[in-house]
Amino acid sequence: MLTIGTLAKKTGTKVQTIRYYEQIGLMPEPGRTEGGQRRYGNAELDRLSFVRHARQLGFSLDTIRELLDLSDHPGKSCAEADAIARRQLKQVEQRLARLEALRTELKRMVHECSGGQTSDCRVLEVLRDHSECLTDHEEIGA
Amino acid sequence: MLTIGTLAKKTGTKVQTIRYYEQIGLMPEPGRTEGGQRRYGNAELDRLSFVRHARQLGFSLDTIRELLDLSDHPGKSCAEADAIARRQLKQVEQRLARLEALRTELKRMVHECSGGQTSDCRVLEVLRDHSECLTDHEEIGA
DNA sequence: CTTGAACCTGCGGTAGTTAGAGGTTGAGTG
DNA sequence: CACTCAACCTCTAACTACCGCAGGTTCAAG
Repeated sequence: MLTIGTLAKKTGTKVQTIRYYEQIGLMPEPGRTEGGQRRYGNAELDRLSFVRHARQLGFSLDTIRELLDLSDHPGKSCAEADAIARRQLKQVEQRLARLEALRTELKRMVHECSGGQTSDCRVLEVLRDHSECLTDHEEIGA
Repeated sequence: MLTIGTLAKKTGTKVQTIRYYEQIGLMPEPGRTEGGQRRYGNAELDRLSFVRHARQLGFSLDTIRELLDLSDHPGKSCAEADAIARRQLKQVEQRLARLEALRTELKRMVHECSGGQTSDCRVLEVLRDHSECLTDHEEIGA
């Protein structure tokens, strides 16, 4: 039987976060001692490990709920879990593309800084200047 | 003289967001009409463009506040602005590395899903299994 | 002068935690 | 068996960076 603190240490979770997961129904209500303290078993340890691992992969708590639901019903088709993973992969790839663009622009900013006064500073200028960076809301020619 | 709605459109910002920026002191209190509606000039348009552009580059509002402070005092050294940009670049590169690792793992998950039952589903298994993925809180050999 | 789109304030909510106040429990030591 | 005190308990509020709604007012066009 594990205390909440032990469970927290084993999974790299804060104690408060575990209680939060319980509150939103992601973790089950565990057994309690006579004094009212939570006691966990291995099932809960596995479940929380799953949740944390999925969080590290960027899955939202809602998505994790779906995945847990799937693994609670082992007869169901795998296709759904696969679809969720694919969706997640797509999102990750989009974020990657965006971040790569940002890295390029930041590198340019850093390169162009010559160490002078802020009045000539390219870092600030680049941020002020929107023209090199047409964004969604701006129509070309408008 | 621009209304808040026009300013919003020109910068791709929600009206509420502009009011929020004003509330937290990132945007100045603008002039008002007799009836109490906000009216903006080009200075505010520039400032908001700066903010939005920096946000798109992943700068936090606090960091943007620093940058605005720097550009409000053009005598100061450029080094500070440069340092902020470098810090930001570092963070972006860390995020990129993390996301690339995630992509790899997600790709593996998707590849290994054979379309069977959830009981054999690799997607769920990979998420359950922590052993292939040593994390910070786990000491090696502990 | 009338219409109605755009404005106003203020409050509440979102995700995913984290922190703190103020009080109780329980395992280990003497 | 008493004592200690770290770890537990609940509840509330904060955090980031916004978004949305309700209920009421203003302003420019027709």
